[in-house]
Amino acid sequence: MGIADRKERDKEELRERILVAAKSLFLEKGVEKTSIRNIADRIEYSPGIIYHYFKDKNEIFHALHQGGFLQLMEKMQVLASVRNPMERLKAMGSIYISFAMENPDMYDLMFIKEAPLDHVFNSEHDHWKEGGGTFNYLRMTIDNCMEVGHFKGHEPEALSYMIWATVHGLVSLNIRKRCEVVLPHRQENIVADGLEEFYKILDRL
Amino acid sequence: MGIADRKERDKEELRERILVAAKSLFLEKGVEKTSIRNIADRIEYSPGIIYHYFKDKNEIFHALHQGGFLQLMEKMQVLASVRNPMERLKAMGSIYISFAMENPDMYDLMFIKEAPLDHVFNSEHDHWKEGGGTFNYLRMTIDNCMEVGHFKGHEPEALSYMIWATVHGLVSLNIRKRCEVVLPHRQENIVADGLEEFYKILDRL
DNA sequence: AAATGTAATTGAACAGTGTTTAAATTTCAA
DNA sequence: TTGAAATTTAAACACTGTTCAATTACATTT
Repeated sequence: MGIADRKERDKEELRERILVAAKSLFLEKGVEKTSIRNIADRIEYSPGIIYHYFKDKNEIFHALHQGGFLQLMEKMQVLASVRNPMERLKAMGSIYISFAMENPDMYDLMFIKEAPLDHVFNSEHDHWKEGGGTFNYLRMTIDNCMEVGHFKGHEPEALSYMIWATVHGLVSLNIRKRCEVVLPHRQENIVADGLEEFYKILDRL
Repeated sequence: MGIADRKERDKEELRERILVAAKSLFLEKGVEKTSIRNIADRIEYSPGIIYHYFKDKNEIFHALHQGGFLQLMEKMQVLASVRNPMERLKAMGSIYISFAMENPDMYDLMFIKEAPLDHVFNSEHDHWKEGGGTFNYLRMTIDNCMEVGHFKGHEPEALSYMIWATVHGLVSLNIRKRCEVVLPHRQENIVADGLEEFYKILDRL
């Protein structure tokens, strides 16, 4: 059955080539401004071929979207070695933010863009599996913090959401260029500075 | 000069009609999916006419964008009557969030969408005038809070950004449907609940 | 009232888009 | 070598933002 196998691999390889081309184009010029023809040009095939590998443009987006979460989860691995739960929580915030700042377009795809997410969520009623994993890890870390006496009087689910919202807010305002309202000489480091203010607060809870 | 005046008014009226049509279409189906032809259809003119009133589609977006900030600033007026700066800060957060939840598409246009913002910022080098106003008011409120002894050890500019990021994060994750990761029965009120957790924290600072 | 000049408006055209589909080509087992 | 199956293509469809020459409408002047 070696031949069937090779054909399988060839098919898989072309699918991969489409994804690589789509990713670089999406990150280069944005999802909306990347056309199917652009992608086809880059892999030197005709536009039609793409529809044999993906239902539509959204499905390409979705595939890349999933890849982004794998990347983020991988970065999060180091957290296992941080014993103190409060330190772990802060390290998690730093990893989240550095991922976002190092891969702003991918972050955009994962957490800000709206375009094809009906597809992501509604399909398979699996409640946005990729995002759920990281959120649950945050939630567990908050639980651990509470077990050792932090966050007294707080409600863990809503608190987790609030903390996520804070780090997301810090990076997403920056990515979408709403930082121009802060003093010009503070703009360059405003995300890190804002995170530091947040840590000052966490240290008191 | 009555005739020239009337023509002036007519011109202004058609401009307004374009904006009204564009706004309802943008909020109905999104900016990207609204075409110039859609707008022209709704006002019963030919597509070309729109380019006599606006340079391009971005300029229409920009005009609506400005309108949104007027709306928000108007809602903020009541804050003048809140004497206690810490209460004023919290009231500001509540107004911000209720504005966002009541006008999610307008909020999207103002703070989340990226599309035509190069235009908004780069033109006139005026540092995003509309957004700057509300941020400065937040910044002033933080200063007032510090004057009466709150936020000791904090840096006001970065703290203001962090607080804005938190409320923005709360609403923008919700608007872009990233809330499906929280427990299903908590989803409906997660923005309000998250805000409450934030207030619990502010009360201790 | 008729002619003129100007501003408003149109509709066709251009170059692009996502997607579908019939046809052509290639591949490969029998 | 043949014939069927899989792969790939090119053309078409209906859309997009934008431009622009031509037309229409109309206030002003003669």
